[in-house]
Amino acid sequence: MSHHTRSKLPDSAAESRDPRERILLAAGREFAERGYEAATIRDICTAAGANVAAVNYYFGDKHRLYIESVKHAHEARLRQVPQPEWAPGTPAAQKLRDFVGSMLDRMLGGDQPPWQVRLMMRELLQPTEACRELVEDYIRPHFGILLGVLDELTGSALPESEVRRLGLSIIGQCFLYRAAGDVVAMLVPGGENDVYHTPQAIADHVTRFTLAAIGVAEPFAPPGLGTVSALESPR
Amino acid sequence: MSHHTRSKLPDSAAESRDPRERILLAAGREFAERGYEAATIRDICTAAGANVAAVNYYFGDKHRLYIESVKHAHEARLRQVPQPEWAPGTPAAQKLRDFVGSMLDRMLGGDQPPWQVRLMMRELLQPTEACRELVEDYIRPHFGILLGVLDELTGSALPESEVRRLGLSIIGQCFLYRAAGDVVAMLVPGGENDVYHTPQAIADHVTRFTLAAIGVAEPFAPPGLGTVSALESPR
DNA sequence: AATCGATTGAAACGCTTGTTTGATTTCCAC
DNA sequence: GTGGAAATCAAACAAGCGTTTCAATCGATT
Repeated sequence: MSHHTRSKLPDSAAESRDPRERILLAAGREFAERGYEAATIRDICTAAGANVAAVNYYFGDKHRLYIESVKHAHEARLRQVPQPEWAPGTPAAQKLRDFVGSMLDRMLGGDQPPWQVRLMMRELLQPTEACRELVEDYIRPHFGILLGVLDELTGSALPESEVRRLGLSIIGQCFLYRAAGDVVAMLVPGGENDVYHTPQAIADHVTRFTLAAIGVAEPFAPPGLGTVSALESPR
Repeated sequence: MSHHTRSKLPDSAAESRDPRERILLAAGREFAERGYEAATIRDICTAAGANVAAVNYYFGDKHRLYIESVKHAHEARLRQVPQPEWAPGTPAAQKLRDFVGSMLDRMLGGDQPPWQVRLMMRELLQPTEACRELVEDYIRPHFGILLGVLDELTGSALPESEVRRLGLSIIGQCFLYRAAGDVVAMLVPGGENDVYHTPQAIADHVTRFTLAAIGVAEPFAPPGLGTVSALESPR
């Protein structure tokens, strides 16, 4: 019997038997897609195969459901995307490329854009209570790793505030493609977006751009233009 | 009499006598602050000193009011922030610094963060119908100017697709501070944000970072680390 | 002053929302 | 089995939403 009752449950591979979990999942998807205000409890419960009263029974109200769903998505995401680890002796430039690549994979989602990222992105862009926790548990550790790589890359010659700005420059470059991807696609001629703006291609560009700025890779433009002090000369 | 009726109108200096204009303004502010779903017609009309029926009278429904308010904010913003123009002979590096500086001033808003930018940002992050127009009239021309500067800066040696990626790298760096400014502030130690992340300081950093990557300014790290080909050598 | 379209106003409409109710079913220890 | 708590359900609740109505008012033209 337990065999039979189990076999009818995996409707959609990820669905849980626990209704609380099912609601949390459906809520995450709905909040990610439509935003807090536009997502309705009825839609969420329909998607979760639960009664509308279940939300109040398990979570109290809509707002607490939202907070819980953000945490839940964030924990699930943490579980499936482990922190990058490198064998000792790995060149710093390689670490940077790995870091940027995995960040972009996580953001743009390899095959399909994961709704968890969309949900977290909403929190970053318009923080609520769940944001601080998200930053401390998820963003800051990753950011710390990036700063470590950059410090290594620059031979620890830069003050921390400057290393931090370098890190933000890197994140910003990647962030644009995730947060404003539709606009980016509008700005490039049709078709080129698919070729030049894949996660790998972007990662290559961002890494090369950063390494060149730091000075451990060749600059983009052929040298010899002699405009190093151009900023000072007013004409 | 006309004197008396006029004198009571300038409640808030920017308020117009035209109710259509007043509603457009209040709607923009409300939509920018709360988002489309959370903003209510009643609040908008109260703020505009108009009746709720006025929205339907002038705009038909909420959705068309939103579209119109986005366009209105965008046009107002275009009027007060003219395209940068340079005297012939201005060094390209100077143009870049000017461009980045004015973009950041526009985004982060000099004295106070303008609600128009917030409204446009919402459109970029989650495009609706108003977005295409916004991109064509506002974003693309500015982007074109940036590409021109970059092309000049690199001596026209790079293919257009690569120049475009350089441009996106610059925009991305600035974009982060506007779109995820709250999170950035959380990531830096208290107080440092006010010092290191002013529009001017960011503009200086982004410009220096970009010029270094292109190769017309000194790189960040002192040379001599000998890691130019670090990517290839696994040690 | 009278007229008529344009504009404004207060009130209500129908609908959807989040939330609650109270009865019903399920589950499990005894 | 049986009792009793836990969980589920259909139904209804009050409140808020966008929208509509229609009478009152304004303002320019005749």
